[in-house]
Amino acid sequence: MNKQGRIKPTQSELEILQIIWDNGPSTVRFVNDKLNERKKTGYTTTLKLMQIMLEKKLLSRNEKSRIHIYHPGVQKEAMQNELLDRFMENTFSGSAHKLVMKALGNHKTSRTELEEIKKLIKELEKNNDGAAE
Amino acid sequence: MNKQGRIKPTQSELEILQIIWDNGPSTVRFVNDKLNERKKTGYTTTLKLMQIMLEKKLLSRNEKSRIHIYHPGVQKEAMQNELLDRFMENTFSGSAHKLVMKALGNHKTSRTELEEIKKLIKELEKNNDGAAE
DNA sequence: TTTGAAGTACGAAATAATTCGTATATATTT
DNA sequence: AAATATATACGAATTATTTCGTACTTCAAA
Repeated sequence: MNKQGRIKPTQSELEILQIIWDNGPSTVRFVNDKLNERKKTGYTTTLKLMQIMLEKKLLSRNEKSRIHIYHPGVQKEAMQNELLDRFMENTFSGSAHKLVMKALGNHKTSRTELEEIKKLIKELEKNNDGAAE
Repeated sequence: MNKQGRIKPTQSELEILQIIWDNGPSTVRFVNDKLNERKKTGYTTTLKLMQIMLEKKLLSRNEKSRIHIYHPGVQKEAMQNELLDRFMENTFSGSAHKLVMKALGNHKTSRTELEEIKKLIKELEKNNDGAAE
């Protein structure tokens, strides 16, 4: 029933997840160093956060060695989808359309990326023939 | 310098803003009733929240009558843009493209809406001729 | 084999956000 | 005019989140 979600990471927790998603299984030291590239954070602060995330199953860890290795406890894709849903609901009253219009309007998106989006739209139009108006 | 932003509404504050943006200037009573359509919330809780938002200039109010009328203190569009930026940064490492792909992929978007998006993309491609790849 | 550097555990302080009780004022109803 | 209903103000309790100090352990170097 828990699909894997329902646990919403806090802002700080999300930052840690990003680091582990993008760099693979990591030590507290590594995560803390990464964090410190952007903002001063004490080692034990990061440690504590990661321990809490462990309880929440946002992370898992390998304790074979004295130095623990933390793994993501949730899939990046799945979590992004959940967060996107929530954000879309909260901020754009659930309208993907409004969100997309703003996202594209306000930000430089490359040629290639626009092509990809067009391709996706074609797909949607195909698979979605007599759908909602 | 403050463009009008920099004040990030909390989750609860955003819910209140949505109600006032969408329904126009409102009383605490009205806002509280609206909130209660979705979740039980005490009257004084809503009141307090709105008073805090007043301090933060997220709302303004007309006190001519005993019953105060609260107005938005920030523009919906501007705030949505700010929140979108922040969200995109936090959750999609700043990539509008990834966000859009997911938003379109996961949600039913109507024909008409897709048309609008296509139109926007055409515009972007026009105005953006030799830009970033 | 001592010293110190690098880890983990964990309680608890500091902050932020939310919720609510109580006092008080003003209308409205009876 | 009393009683009742509806407002605002605001302190303070509660809950959530973040930060950090301290104790203890293990490994490595001197």
